[in-house]
Amino acid sequence: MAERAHAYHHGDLRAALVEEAAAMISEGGAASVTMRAIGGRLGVSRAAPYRHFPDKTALLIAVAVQGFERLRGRLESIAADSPSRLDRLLRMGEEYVRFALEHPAHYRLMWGKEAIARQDEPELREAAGALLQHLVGVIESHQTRGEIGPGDSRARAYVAWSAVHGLASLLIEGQIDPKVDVEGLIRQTTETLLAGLRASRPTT
Amino acid sequence: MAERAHAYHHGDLRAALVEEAAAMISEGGAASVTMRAIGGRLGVSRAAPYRHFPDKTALLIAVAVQGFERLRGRLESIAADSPSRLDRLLRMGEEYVRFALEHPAHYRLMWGKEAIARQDEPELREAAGALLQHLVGVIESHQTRGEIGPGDSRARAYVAWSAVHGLASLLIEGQIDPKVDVEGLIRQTTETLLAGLRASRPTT
DNA sequence: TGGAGAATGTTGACTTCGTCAACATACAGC
DNA sequence: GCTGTATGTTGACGAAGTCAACATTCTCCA
Repeated sequence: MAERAHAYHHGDLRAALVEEAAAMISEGGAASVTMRAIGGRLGVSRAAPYRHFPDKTALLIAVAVQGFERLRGRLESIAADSPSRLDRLLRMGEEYVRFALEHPAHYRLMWGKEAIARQDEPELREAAGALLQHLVGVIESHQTRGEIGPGDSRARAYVAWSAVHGLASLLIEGQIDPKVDVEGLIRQTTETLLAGLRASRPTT
Repeated sequence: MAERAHAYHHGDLRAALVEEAAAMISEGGAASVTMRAIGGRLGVSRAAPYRHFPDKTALLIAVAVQGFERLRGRLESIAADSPSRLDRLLRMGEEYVRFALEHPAHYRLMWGKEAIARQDEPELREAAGALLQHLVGVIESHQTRGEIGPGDSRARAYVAWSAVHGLASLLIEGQIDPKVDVEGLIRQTTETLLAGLRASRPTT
């Protein structure tokens, strides 16, 4: 039984807690996640999670970090699969929004300083930073090819991120009329963004 | 004393509750708003708010609605002040982000289904809808002048809203490197958006 | 190999908070 | 002035986060 690094009473309860919390968030929203309920689901007591996380916030942060990592994973595989042409930026944008639509409560938590309420968790900062870095890299590669105008690549990445995050947020918060063609709106958003980026103002 | 419609014990406690809640949110975040604390600040008991709001969520919704109304007010005066040229869209975008930066906790609450947790409050929907409608009107006026390509004006409004909301969200959640020139980033975002809108793809 | 000490989990209790019910009081209008 | 309603207060309850004391199980070395 030397397989798992820590196979004490439960067997990697820490990882199970993150998984279970993520599942509960998906099922019943962040409000349904209580330390007591999460323990109950895993067959441990209410205080057991405190052996692995200092408090509930720390657990939620771990869930949020996991979300950023999964999202980045999806974007990276899109970037790798797609031909290295400009349209992979469109695909990445669409995939980003799709992720948010598939996991609305989880995505919300990733951004929910409200629920998380902790000044600048380094782990979270890092996970989101890695996502941004990937985007910066893709943008730079297109700048090299001259498909996107030159200039501060990070600033352009922020602009792109704003567009897709904003749309994702509007969608999952129910601000978009349900009668609207969502797929079309996603495409229009990414295309508008790309058109703007190509215009390549040398501003800033 | 026939001035106020309801000047009973306190004198329009309802309005005072909304004001005080908004102030507390600005000062200490939404987490600092408790029914007990809010009552204490106003010199009433913890249960007094329940004579005016069925529960805490209803009070928070009122605060969020007030936020949307104030934001819309600011955008409308920009639209009115600015020359009816295309650049008023830029100014509106900048004003939008500025509002969020000035009242981060309040803005967060306006979007926080997490904190609000109530399926489709009609009041909130309506307040946000009025904001959108104003934006749609401005966009249509520019389409009439041919400054923005024709097509579904509401879809274009969603795209514009996504861009500014996304940037505001990134900024207030601390996802933007503090070393970045914020004003420049705001301008670049609105300009990129406008450039994209002018490209006027007849898509969708 | 057997026990010491750390890692992990449990139980009881405390505190804060939202909320309701029962009670108290002030206002409007007849 | 009296009645009823609008408004506000107090006491209490349950849910939830969290800590301390205790219990159990694992690791590892003498």
